[in-house]
Amino acid sequence: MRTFAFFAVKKPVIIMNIQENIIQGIQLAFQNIFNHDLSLDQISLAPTRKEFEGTYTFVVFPFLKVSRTTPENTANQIGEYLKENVAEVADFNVVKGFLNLVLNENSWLDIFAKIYANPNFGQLPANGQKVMVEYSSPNTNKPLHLGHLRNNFLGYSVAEILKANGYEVTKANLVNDRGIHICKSMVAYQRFANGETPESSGLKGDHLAGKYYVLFDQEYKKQIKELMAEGQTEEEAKKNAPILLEAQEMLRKWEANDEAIVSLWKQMNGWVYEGFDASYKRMGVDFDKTYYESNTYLLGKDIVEEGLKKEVFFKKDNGSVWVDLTPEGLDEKLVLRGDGTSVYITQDMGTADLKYDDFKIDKSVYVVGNEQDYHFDVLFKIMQKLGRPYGPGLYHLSYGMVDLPTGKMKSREGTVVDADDLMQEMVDTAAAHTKELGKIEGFTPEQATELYEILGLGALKYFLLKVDPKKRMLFNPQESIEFQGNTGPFIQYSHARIASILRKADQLGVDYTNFDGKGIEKVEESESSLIFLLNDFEKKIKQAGDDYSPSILAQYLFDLAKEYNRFYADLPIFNENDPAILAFRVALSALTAKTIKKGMSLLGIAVPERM
RNA sequence: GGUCCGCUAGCUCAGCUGGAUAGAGCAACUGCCUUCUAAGCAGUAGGUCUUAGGUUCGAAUCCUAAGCGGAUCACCA
Repeated sequence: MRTFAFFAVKKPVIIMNIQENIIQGIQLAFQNIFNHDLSLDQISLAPTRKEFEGTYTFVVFPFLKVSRTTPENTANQIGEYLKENVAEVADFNVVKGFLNLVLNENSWLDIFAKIYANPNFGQLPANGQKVMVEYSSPNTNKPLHLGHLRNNFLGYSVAEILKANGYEVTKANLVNDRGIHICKSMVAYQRFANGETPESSGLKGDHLAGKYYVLFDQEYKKQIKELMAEGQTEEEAKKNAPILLEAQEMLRKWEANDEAIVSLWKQMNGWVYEGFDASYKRMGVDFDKTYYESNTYLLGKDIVEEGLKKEVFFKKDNGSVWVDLTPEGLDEKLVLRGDGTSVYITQDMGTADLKYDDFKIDKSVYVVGNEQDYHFDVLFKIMQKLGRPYGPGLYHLSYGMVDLPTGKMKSREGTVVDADDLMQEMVDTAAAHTKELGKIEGFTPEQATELYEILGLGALKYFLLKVDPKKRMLFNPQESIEFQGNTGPFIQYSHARIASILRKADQLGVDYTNFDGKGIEKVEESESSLIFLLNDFEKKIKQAGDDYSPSILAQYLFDLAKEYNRFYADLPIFNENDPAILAFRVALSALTAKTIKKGMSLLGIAVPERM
């Protein structure tokens, strides 16, 4: 249902779609030549492979039953028809069952001129739908690490991509600020810190909390060893370690609103938030709404009641409440403990309702690692069974782990790549690299610093976003992230190159802003290839939105930058004598720069004017 | 063991709603800075698309099975 509405709104804006014109032409060709009605969605065009002449290729094999003749005949007849009746088709050639269509020069110029004149290129019109993207969702007992970077960059980018697709987007952060893990940091702080503060230690607040989380684990392990030496089994020792009991006691006190504990909790969380804010700022991500689990952890119990009434849930003898998802191919799953307390999914059910009550969202995206696939599978099935209006719009954007060559990252054991460290390292590398290339002449120190920041973070974000989110990825800290090839800086460089051209064009007084496609006789191959790609931009935005996949855009932007660099090496601009062609090439450059800038902004990556 | 995910060049990845001779980047090698930024461009070399069956005019892509790797299957979050 939603898809249809979406199309209806979207159609008028597609400025001119030659692809659709050709497809309609093919439909007519089948009616006229073979006396057969095909629906439009049965017909599809593919880009022609580089080694053949043409732009679009129509594969006729599937239609031989209709045409009742050889592939060559079928293709030739359709080709003739299109050449006669479709304005954009200048010529065609047939290779076996492949009909390659050559577009005429004017259609290239028309496409270009229309995109060029569109101030909203890259922004699809509002579709009237609201979506929430929940991402980041940190624990407040330790600093952010590499895995969080992937999460944050993904979440931010998907939110921006959905905006470009016409959604009204709310970015949400669900902060896990309570629970036993927080108490662990707090216990260790009480024991070992001697009142240390971020100010006194010079540590960022989140790193300070993380330090005590690690200390807790060290002490815990030590106590387990001691208990085992006294004859306890490992299992017993893990349960009986005094420091763990202390943390559990602290959690009970916290839940009972013990003044001293709550005040320590507030103090430490405050430090952590200051630290997170700094990290988020550097990452360039933000949120419209923050939920705290300390406020939401009791939610969901009324939903359990509702579910029991609706017989979606059932009660076992000990009073615990379950949902039976075996008909859906899952298991029975606990939704409320026998003692009436919540589990993870209880509170997630409550939060789902809360989000809907707050924002009346049509869709809700959860950016959470794939180790929680099962949890979200269960959660969504429950909400759908309960008949929630937003049920069909729930989506788990499940991404793979970022692995290190040494294995899985564990905060407790300190085997993590810290987010702040990594960002700093990337910026330092960018600085060293830029200086080595001698590219900072004429930069003030402030401008240089800004550039390093743009390049370092651009490299990092692109590195994490260019890979399909659902795939796990390997990060080797020894091999530094590249600045050449399929990288953020490569695309940023292409933009800076064009910016330089535009500065020069302005200096020379070239009028390219009003270019309308007139006065050009011939469109070169590297120009039409570029126009072809530019014409694809909105299609890629749509696809990236439908698939929740920034990697589609990343790949596209790399292709676009590469195509531009080919054009740049191929054809002169300011040495071109014909002023119309000169203006055309500057305009083409300007549109490419605009597209790169817009596309990169959807990845959360800034783009420099000079580098 | 059940369920889910992945496996494409030495490495990192595209391609997966079936279409032509499977593409990029890195690393290696060869050219190109007295024309607009060489973080670039052009080229060489590198592949039994994990394996075995199947579906069909056609399979990296769809189906089945196996292998390898990972995740998950808590009255943890």
